[in-house]
Amino acid sequence: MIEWSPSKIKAFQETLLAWYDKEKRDLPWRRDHAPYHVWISEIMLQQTQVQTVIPYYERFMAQFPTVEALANAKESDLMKAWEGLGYYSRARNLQRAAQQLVTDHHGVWPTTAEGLRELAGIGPYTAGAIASIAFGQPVPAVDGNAFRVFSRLLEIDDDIAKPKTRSVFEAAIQRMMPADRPGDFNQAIMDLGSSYMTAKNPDSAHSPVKAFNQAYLDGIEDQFPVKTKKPRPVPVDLLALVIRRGDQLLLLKRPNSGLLAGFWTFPMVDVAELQAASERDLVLESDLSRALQKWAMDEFKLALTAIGFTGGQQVTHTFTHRKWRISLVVADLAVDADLSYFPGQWLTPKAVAKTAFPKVQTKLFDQARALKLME
DNA sequence: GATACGTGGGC
DNA sequence: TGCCCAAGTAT
Repeated sequence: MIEWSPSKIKAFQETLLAWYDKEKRDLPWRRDHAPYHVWISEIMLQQTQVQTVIPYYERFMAQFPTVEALANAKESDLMKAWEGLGYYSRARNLQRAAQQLVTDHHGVWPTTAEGLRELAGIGPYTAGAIASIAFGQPVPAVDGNAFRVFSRLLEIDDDIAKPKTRSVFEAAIQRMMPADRPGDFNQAIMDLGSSYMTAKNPDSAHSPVKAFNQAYLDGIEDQFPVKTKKPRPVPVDLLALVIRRGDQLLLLKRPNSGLLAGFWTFPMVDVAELQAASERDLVLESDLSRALQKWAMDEFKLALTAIGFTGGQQVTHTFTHRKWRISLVVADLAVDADLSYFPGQWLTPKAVAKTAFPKVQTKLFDQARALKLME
């Protein structure tokens, strides 16, 4: 990496902030610098594009306008508000932090990055963002944009996928923070990273800071940032059970930790586990049907009158680290089945709209409707 | 320090 | 499709 002189740093600050003053994006969370507004927007924006966040942010603020409202919200309402945004622990941590603010801090915000880090869901980036934007603290906010922008400006070739690299960038950026406008500086870097200095197809030739972009000037911009690749999602084959009782469907609550924690979905069976548990490979549908029936009997202590493949296309859903390939299987319950040990809940068609579901479950609902398994 | 954790968009 | 990316954090 290269070093900049104090005069060059000063020139960069002035160029960047002049551009920001003229071209900054008009975003809903930029109407003021209220810590609550900055905070909610920053959490929503984690790993999520601005265009996606805007409508969620507007609805969220209308529904939960204050820290107190958020702290006292029903979890089901909160999850419904967050439905579709992903990384749902963000929403749960949001409420925990709101409760921390109310109970531990008597409603008074910590104003330093270190203090903000104590709140649930606030890591080094978000702490820096809130401290600088809401409280004027001269601290860096190192997100993907900052990694990308400064790796090119300074030709920093440390691997940004490695946690310890963060400190390299924080140290470099700390030296450049303007004492008077740290929040605008950090936000200007983000705007720069999402306009001229994008990950793909950057337009550095027209960038307001092209004269400071060492990698561009050297014709090696495409080499920055350095980032090791992540492994591809692992395929997992699953069966989703559409267990019916009249017009109602059985849903199970997923564990409170792990993937899609706490959400209600169709009962899911891992095919590999099912096969491992059976005496031999399940090749014929009749074999699978018997195995499933045994599984259902064992797990639910319920009598099933029928169980079998539905025939439709597989539903696929890809997460960051898993690729689910799901086949629907239908089962109709005996009308006099004993439900006393039932580990789930029956969902009426009407209730579907009021409950928060993860995307994969809405895909399963769609497929079930297409197969005439439900309304 | 590596891995888990959602979803949508671009090519 | 598959792969990468998008204002990261928790464990």
